[in-house]
Amino acid sequence: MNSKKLALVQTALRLFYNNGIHAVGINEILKQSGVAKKTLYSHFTGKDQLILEALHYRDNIFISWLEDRVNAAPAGKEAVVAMFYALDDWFNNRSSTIGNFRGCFFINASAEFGDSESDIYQACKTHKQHVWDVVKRHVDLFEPDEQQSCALTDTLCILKEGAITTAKVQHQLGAALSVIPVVEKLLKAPH
Amino acid sequence: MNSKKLALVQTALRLFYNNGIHAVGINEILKQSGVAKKTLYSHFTGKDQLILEALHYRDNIFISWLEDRVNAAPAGKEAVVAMFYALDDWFNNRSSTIGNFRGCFFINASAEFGDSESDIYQACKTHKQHVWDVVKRHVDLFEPDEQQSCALTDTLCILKEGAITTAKVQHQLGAALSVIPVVEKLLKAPH
DNA sequence: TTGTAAGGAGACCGATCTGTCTACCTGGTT
DNA sequence: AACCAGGTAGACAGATCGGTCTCCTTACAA
Repeated sequence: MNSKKLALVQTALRLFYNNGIHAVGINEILKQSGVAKKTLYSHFTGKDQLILEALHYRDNIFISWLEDRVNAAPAGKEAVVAMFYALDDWFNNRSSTIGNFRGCFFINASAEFGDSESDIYQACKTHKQHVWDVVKRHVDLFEPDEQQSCALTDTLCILKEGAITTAKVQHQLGAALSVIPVVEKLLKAPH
Repeated sequence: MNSKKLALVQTALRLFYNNGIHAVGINEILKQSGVAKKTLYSHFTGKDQLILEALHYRDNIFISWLEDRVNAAPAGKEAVVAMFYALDDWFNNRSSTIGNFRGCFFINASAEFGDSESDIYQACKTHKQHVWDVVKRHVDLFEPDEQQSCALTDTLCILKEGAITTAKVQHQLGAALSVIPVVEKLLKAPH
């Protein structure tokens, strides 16, 4: 990706994530990225496309961070638990690659662009599917039954979403750790 | 409350909830509520206060709806499960008092106003505390140990937040039902 | 050396934002 | 009848929005 375009996407992501999408104007992004307005509109059709690219960029960062963290543990059940320790690091700003915790960028974005028809909403949904896939791959390793594997993955992802939302809205930064006993109980149950 | 003021708060809530707070202008609220701009600024100091009143109004509606639904079941464990059936009705638009599901208004609002200093963020946090209190009251009925009661309430609330977020972002309207088996497992465990 | 493409800086446009202000109306009280 | 509080309608101000356009500089290739 072009260096100017990259600077725009990175700056946009940072500002959108910290302040909300509607709350950040194009001009602020231009000022902080040191890029001219003309250049922005030569790379993007408009603000909406910049938002989409920022979502895409964040999706890549988040998924590769998550996979790194999950793959550092033995595949299967331990990898699933590792995800929640990774969330704990995220919430408490112990992970530099993923930045200061301000909630999930995709949950936040779909709060602002709730219309199901919106491309932005769809991008958020797609990201959550990517995360689901990461979890599913590990659950499959110890749960051969497809239906049970899906159900367990769903439950684990709901716990994850709950921890993220609780950490954000209620500032309960221990939310990830507090669900780990439940996660372990779910993993111990007969499959 | 003054009838004009009430009309403003109700209209603001509907528009904010459906479209996002930053995305809705004062003029649109005025048009749809049939109230003059001068009247708005005689009742409120500005948009921010209108947002706060809308949050407060929604808090009342939501909490009394939740308590009605929860109190319809036998107090204690069954009441806790009833909350998740209530969520299911909410997600699938089977509850008229609480309106069409667009996610949690408070989660959405704190996505737009994430600054911890903000009054709006604080109002969201307070609402979640109110819901927590409702759950806690019922958990206390079968879990005498205070620490365990808090921990279980936390977990139940995280499952609730996860179900709401998943239903919203991924359009998985069955999220509340899918966590009920987990909830029942948690309630069966020794206390 | 000259031509060209990319980018910087920012004026400008029309729309929209929050919030103030004026002018008028209306219903009830004295 | 006179008055006034509270409301309507909407012009207006000042700022900011997304987006277009012009003018100028720079770097590099022919």
